Amino acid sequence: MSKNKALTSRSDDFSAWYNEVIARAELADHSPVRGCMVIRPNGYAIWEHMQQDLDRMFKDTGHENAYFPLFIPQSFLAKEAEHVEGFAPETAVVTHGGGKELEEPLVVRPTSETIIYAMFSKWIQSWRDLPVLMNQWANVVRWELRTRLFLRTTEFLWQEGHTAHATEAEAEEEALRMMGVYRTFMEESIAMPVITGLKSDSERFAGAVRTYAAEALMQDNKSLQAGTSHNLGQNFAKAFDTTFQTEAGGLDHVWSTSWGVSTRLIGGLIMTHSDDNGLVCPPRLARYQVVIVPIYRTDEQRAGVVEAAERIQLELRAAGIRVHLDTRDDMKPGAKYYEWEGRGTPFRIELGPRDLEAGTVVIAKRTGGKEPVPMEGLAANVNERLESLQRELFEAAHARREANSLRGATREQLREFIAGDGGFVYAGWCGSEQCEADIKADTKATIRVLPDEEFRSAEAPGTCVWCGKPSVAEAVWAKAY
RNA sequence: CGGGACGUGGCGCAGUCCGGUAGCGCACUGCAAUGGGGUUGCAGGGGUCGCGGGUUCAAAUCCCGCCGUCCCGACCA
Repeated sequence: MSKNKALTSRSDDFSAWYNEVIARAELADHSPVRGCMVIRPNGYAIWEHMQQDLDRMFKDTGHENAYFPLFIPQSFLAKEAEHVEGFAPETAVVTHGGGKELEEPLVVRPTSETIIYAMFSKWIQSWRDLPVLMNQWANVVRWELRTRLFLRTTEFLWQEGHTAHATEAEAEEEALRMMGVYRTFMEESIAMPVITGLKSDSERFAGAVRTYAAEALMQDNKSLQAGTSHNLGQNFAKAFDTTFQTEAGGLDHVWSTSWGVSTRLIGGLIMTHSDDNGLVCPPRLARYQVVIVPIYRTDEQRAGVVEAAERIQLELRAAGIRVHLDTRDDMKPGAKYYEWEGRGTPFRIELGPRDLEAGTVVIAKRTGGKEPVPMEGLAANVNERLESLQRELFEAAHARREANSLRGATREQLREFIAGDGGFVYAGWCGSEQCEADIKADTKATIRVLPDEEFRSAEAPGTCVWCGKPSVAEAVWAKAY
C-alpha cells in the first residue's frame, strides 16, 4: 500500500535507501530466521524473468537441466582439500533425522560440485559420454556472518552449471563461453554493464584452477561480483575419481567447469538503476512493463474509460507487452502513480475522458517525462519505448561507470580515489599476494578482476601501482560488496 | 564473531533519564463528498510495549540473560 514517507536519499545513506527501495517495491522481506529472506511476488517475478532469459541461453548453448539433492554427505565436502577449507566454515549441518542421530552428518549444500561429480563418475565411462553439459536451478545455504537482502542471505536461489569435458582446452573454452553468456545477459536483460576478467588467486573459487568473474559498479561506487565461471581443471575429477576412457584407449580424468549466478543479481539491478523515488526496473525483467491508470469522475466516464483501457490492455498484450490495468476505485490517480513508481514499473499509461475525446493516451516514463500519444498504433509505440528505455538504462549505467573509473593511477591517486568517491581503478600489478594484501589493508580496495583485453587500458601499465616492480597484468581495484 | 545503534497496533515514531497501568501520524473499517500527481470530513477497530527471568504494592520504563534488525569491521555469491 502507498506509504507517506519519502525514501532516504542515496546520497544521505545508501544502505538505508537500498533497504527502503526493497520495502517500498515489496520485493522481499526478512524471515523469522536470521539472515533468510522471503522473496515477495514483485521480487520473484523479476527472478522468474531472469530465469527465463538465462535458461533459454543455457539451452541454446547445449546445456540441459537436472536436479541434485539438497543434502550432501559431510565426507564428500572433504574430498577436495581447498574446497572443504573454503566452504566448511559456512555450512549448515543436519545431525538428526526422524528423531535419531545420523551416522554421518549431512551438509546442506553450499554449492553442489561434490555431489554432482560423485554422480558424474557413475555416468561417465567413455570419451563418447563427453561433454556432459548440465545446469540446475536450486537453493543453497551459506552461513554468512553478515547478511543483506538479495546481496548476501543465508539461503539464496541460483543456478549452477556443471560440465565435464575430455580436454583441458574444451573446459577452458566452456568456462569462457559461459562468462560470455552471463555478460550478454547482464548487459541486455539487466541493462547492467560489467567488466569481465580473471580473478586473482586470493579471490579464486575454492577448488578451481581459474575463476572468471563479471563485476558491476553500483551507484555507491562499490563493485558487485555479479557472476562467476570456474575452470576446475581435474581437481574435482581426481577427488571423485571421475575418469573416462580416451579415444586412444587410455584412462584420464575429466576436465570440468562450474558457473553460477544468484538472486544477488536482483540486488545488482536495484543498485544499478533505482533512484530516490524507488525501484527502477529494466523493461526486460519488469513484472509489469506498463500499468494503465484510468481516470474518471462519474460512473458514465468510468464505464467509457475502463472499456477503452481494457481494449488497450488487450492490444498491448497481443503485442507481447506485460501490462496491468489498475482499476482500483478507492485510490486517486495520483496515489496510484506514486505506488507504481515505487515498484519500478517502466511506463504508465494515463487514460481519462480528455484522452478519449482526443483519441490519445498519456504515456509517462518511470525515469521522467510524460506526453500524449495517439491511440492509433499504440502497441508499436510502446514497444519502441520499452526498447529505448532498456538501452537508455544501460547507457546511463555505462556512462556512470566510466565517469567513476580511473586509469593509469599512481599509488597516491589510487589511495585518494578510493578514499574519495570511489570507483574502479585500473593499474599495474606485480602479481604478488603481498601487494594485493597491502593495498587491501591500506585502502580496503581489492582486485576485482584482471580485465579481459577489451576492458584494458590503451597503454598497458609497466609497473605495479604499489611496489613499482614490473607489472604482470593490469588489474581493476575497487571496494566490493 | 568484535564495536555501535535500535526493537512500543500493519508501517514510521513519541513515551524510558525521573516506575503509577500506552499515545501520535500514516495505513485499515464504515458513511458522505471528492477524483488529470500522495483527497477531505465525520465515526470506528486494532497493541502479551522483541522473548525469558528478577527487583517492586506497581515495570514499556530499573537489573540480568537471550533473540532479532540495521550500521561499521573481520569472512563471503
